[in-house]
Amino acid sequence: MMVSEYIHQIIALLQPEKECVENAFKKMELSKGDFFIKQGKVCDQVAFVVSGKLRNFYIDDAGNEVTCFFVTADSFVSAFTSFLTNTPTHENITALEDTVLRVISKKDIEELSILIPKMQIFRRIIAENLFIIMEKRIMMLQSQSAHERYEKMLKENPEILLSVPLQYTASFLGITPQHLSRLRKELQK
Amino acid sequence: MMVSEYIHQIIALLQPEKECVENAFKKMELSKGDFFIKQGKVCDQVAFVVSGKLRNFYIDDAGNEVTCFFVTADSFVSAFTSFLTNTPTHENITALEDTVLRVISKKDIEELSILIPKMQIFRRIIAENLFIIMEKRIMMLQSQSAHERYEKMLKENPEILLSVPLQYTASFLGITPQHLSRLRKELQK
DNA sequence: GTGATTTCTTAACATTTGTTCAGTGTGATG
DNA sequence: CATCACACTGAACAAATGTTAAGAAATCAC
Repeated sequence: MMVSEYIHQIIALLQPEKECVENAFKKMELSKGDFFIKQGKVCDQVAFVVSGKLRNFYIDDAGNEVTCFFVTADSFVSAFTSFLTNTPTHENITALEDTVLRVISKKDIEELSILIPKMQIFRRIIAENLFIIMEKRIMMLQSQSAHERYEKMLKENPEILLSVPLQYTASFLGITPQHLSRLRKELQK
Repeated sequence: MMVSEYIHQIIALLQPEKECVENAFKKMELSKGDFFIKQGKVCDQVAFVVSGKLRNFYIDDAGNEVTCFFVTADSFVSAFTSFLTNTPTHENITALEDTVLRVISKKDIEELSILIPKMQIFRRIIAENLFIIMEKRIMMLQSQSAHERYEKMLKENPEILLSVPLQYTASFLGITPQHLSRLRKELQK
């Protein structure tokens, strides 16, 4: 989907506004394995995923990769906390497959928001939607067992489960790959 | 703090705008144990906590209360997901002590946002800040042990730990009261 | 103040999850 | 083809956490 189309679905845009938006987002192509952002940098851009798939992960105190999110087409991706606070990020965002992005810098978002004031509403809605996703995830991690979390993911995001290495899914669920392997076997019965 | 003051700290308000904001938020007083919202209802208001303390919890599949958040003075409280999606909430929000709120309805927020367009920016920033808090919490739940989570809370929110019943803290950390009691004893050594 | 109720602690035991390590399969590369 | 690296599985054991039940401590209602 085009980024202006996506925004238009949320806040109606006039044709010249659509063009203005399309010009503000620059095309970026990532090959499988390429990084959108690496830990230690300040993330000053946000991207709309046109096609492909990415993974957001960080390295915990024990040195393990912990997957925070998978990001698929028609959604926004960024190290948002770094982006919003201008502090170096702990997150890495990498392409799980060849991926096409439309990228906009913080500066350009601000300029676009002056040109098109209702972009403020759009930005608010995006932030609110991210919040809703986060809250769901917290409830899952806080009150469900690993087994329940896996079954829920199997039901709600089978396409991710099937397309990414098991170890990524494991850390996303907050468990070790060995334990996920065990849960899978139990579930086969 | 007055709610207009709080907002003013984030987006500068003119004196008449401050008054406009103060009028839009209605005073509400809760006694200890009173509910701001109960599960099953659609939450159509947001409150600024002037003084007091609240707890946000839901009942999980096993029938246990699970504490999602503690909310203290000078922050906003609501069943945000319900508020944003107009769906019945699973959350309960209750006063842990006598509490003074300034409450605004969804309708009034929209009207206020038309009168004072920069309220859109404020609303976005609030949503973004909630997102940042959520993300931190996810990382904690996903990659740290109960012991580490407790120590972190002890360091960062001792005032909450000391003022709420242990069982609330336990479910907030994602563990049983018995296990928290055990962790505490270990830490005393 | 007294009894009743709730909250907290403790301990034994059960379950879940992590750790270590060995093995198996698979795909890439020379 | 041989080999290497990597992802996944499996099993034995260890550590973390849950469950149950009982008693101690704190709080509440009268």
